[in-house]
Amino acid sequence: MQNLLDYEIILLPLCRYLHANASFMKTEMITLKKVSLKDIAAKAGVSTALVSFVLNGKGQEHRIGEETARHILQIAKEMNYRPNLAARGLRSGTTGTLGVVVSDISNPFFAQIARDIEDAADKLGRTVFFGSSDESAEKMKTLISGLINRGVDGLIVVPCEHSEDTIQELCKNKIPLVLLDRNFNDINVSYVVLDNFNAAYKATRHLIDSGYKKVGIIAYDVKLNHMQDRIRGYKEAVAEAGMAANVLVIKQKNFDKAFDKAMRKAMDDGVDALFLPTVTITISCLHYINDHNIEIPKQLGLVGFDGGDAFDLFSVPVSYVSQPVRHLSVKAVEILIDMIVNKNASVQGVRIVGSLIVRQSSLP
Amino acid sequence: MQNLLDYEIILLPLCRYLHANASFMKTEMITLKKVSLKDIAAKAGVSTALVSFVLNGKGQEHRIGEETARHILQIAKEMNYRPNLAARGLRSGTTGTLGVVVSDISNPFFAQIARDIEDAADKLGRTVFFGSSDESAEKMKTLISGLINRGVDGLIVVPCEHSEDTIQELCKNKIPLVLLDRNFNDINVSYVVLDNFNAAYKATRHLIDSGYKKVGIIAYDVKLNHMQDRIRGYKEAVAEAGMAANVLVIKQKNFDKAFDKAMRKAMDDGVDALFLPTVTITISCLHYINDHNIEIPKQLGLVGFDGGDAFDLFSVPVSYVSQPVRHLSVKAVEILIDMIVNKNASVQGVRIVGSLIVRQSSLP
DNA sequence: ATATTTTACTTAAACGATATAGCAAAAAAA
DNA sequence: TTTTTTTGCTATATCGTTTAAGTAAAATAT
Repeated sequence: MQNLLDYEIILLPLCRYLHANASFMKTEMITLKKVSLKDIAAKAGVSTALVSFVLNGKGQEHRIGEETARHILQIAKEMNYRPNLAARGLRSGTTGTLGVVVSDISNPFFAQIARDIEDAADKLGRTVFFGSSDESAEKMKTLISGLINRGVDGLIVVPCEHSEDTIQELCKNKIPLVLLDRNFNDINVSYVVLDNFNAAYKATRHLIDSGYKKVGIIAYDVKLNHMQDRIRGYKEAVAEAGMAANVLVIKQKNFDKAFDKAMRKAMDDGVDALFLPTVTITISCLHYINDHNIEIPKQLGLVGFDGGDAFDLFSVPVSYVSQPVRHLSVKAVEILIDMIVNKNASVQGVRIVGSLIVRQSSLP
Repeated sequence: MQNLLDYEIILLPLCRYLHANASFMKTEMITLKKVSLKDIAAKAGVSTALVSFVLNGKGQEHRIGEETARHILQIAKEMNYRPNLAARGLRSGTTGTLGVVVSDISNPFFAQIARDIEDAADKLGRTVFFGSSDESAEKMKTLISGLINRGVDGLIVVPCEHSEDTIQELCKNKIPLVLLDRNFNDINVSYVVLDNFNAAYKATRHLIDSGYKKVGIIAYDVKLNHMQDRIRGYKEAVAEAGMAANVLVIKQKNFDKAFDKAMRKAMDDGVDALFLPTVTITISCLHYINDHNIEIPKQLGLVGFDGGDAFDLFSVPVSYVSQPVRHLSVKAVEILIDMIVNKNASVQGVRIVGSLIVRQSSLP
């Protein structure tokens, strides 16, 4: 391992606390792995089966003596027993974990989703494995494969472009799966997405209603349907108003340059309002606006996506489409767990309506 | 489960693709759990031990015939074998997973840390379990306990206030552990933190050098040493300049109200520059500034923390202390894995120097 | 008094991998 | 030829659970 870093290592003195209060402990202990069912069984003078039953609350069901049950429970508590979940998973075939693959967990939008999924899963007694695919189908497949090897009970996936095969395969193998944020029309799989068409329509329509005469959109050049739906929604609105569409697409790689070019073109073409269908694009646009002293909302009207501190704190507060992130996440978890628990739950597609937050950036 | 959500459920038609191309498959398959060592052994006509050896690259070591090894390898590939990592973990006592507990993964700072840890761990062949503690010692303990039950090989923890006991206990139980972002001076445990004292000193000193006469700080009312060190650094700088310290502390709960009060007091007291030692505090401050039409940098000088789009896009670009997040994360992973691999690696404390990004907000 | 049922537990086989100890056959050494 | 060594593999215990199947003793029924 290289050390490219600018730091200083400080070796601490041998610990004066290490065995300080070894003999007493306040609350429940956290132990590495020691105590097993066998240990409890030994101490209680019963079989491991009994212990397992009692500890899983199947005492009644298996007609275990009340006295014995109490005894076992007490010993388990005393010894601070913690089940080895790997072993349980191995035996029972279900681990209580969910796998979540997003594009990039450092992206605030997905970070929020991750958090909401974490909470929702926790409420339903599951824990979550996260992974970032970086919009690479290959990486996504590797991640999913790893998650499955780790025995997750199901997956929530934000699919990237060209990942249809992987998704198909998961379906074919009956792995509980919910797509999030984006879905594939041709694959029969559960999904939870924003009503992107509607959101984009509303956003564009709002710009038009505000009096802008030439509304454009700067979108990613991807076939993923969330982006296509946003473009469709935009087109629908401009068409309805009898305007020409101004769709500027940019590739994700070499983003900065591509964005700059698109933006310049928009300005040259006399576009007087822009719908920006992702946070990243919106943020880039705000930078461009600052750098080129474009006047918002007079010279250029703006509706962005997803929101964030930067939107609120920009010199002119930015209007945006707000996704109900929490609802999307909760719904995805609910559907997934339903599929896991209820083996033959039906495939569900959920489309949640977003809201338009209107600020000054779109009110000339 | 309640459905408080605004959505419509769309039931998809039964899948026309479900068995579409069941007979051929392009790339490697993702299978739920089917193929085991035993299956391969059976097909190859050898024992499971052989298969295990070969697949783990211990062929030479165990003098396995080249021919046989090749054969096994090929069958494994054909059957698309994927090891059950739970089983391996159970048997070998090591799972190749790391547990990471941060305050809140939806916080951009920690989201970035999560991402960097994920990448670093991946490079070193491990995967990561994340959890958010919400700055609650109780929740942190529960999370850690769960992670240990899941068999993580080690932990990276952003400890919260009052979590000393839990950390002590982990040490006592020899669980590989690295604290991140914050550490406890009295506990002999590895840590990777920013040189907070230095960073705060630099930031404050910069404000003083810029000519501000009454520099204040708005900090959280927590005993955690990252915050205390930031306050100390601030105090050192003002003291050195012969100025009085203006430390305004706020509780984390009821944050908005508390912040407002602190901010008002600062302005009333004639503070002409502020050092804001976290992102959250900085963002709140920017909101306050907008709401109260405070002139930056003339009326009030500003140095924030951690950066972000909002800092760049604010009407006056905001100066800030930049943490080398990537380096912090990578270092934490390196140290942790070193502790895991090299059982008696020594405890290391690493303090990385941050840099001051100067913008207009601190140049009157 | 014997048969049946109920109660309260135990045995032991999995789950899928790893790893130690051991065994036969072939090759080399004596 | 016999002994030793090497080569190439197998058998099996084990990790910590769960769970089906079984059993022995006590209680109830006949």
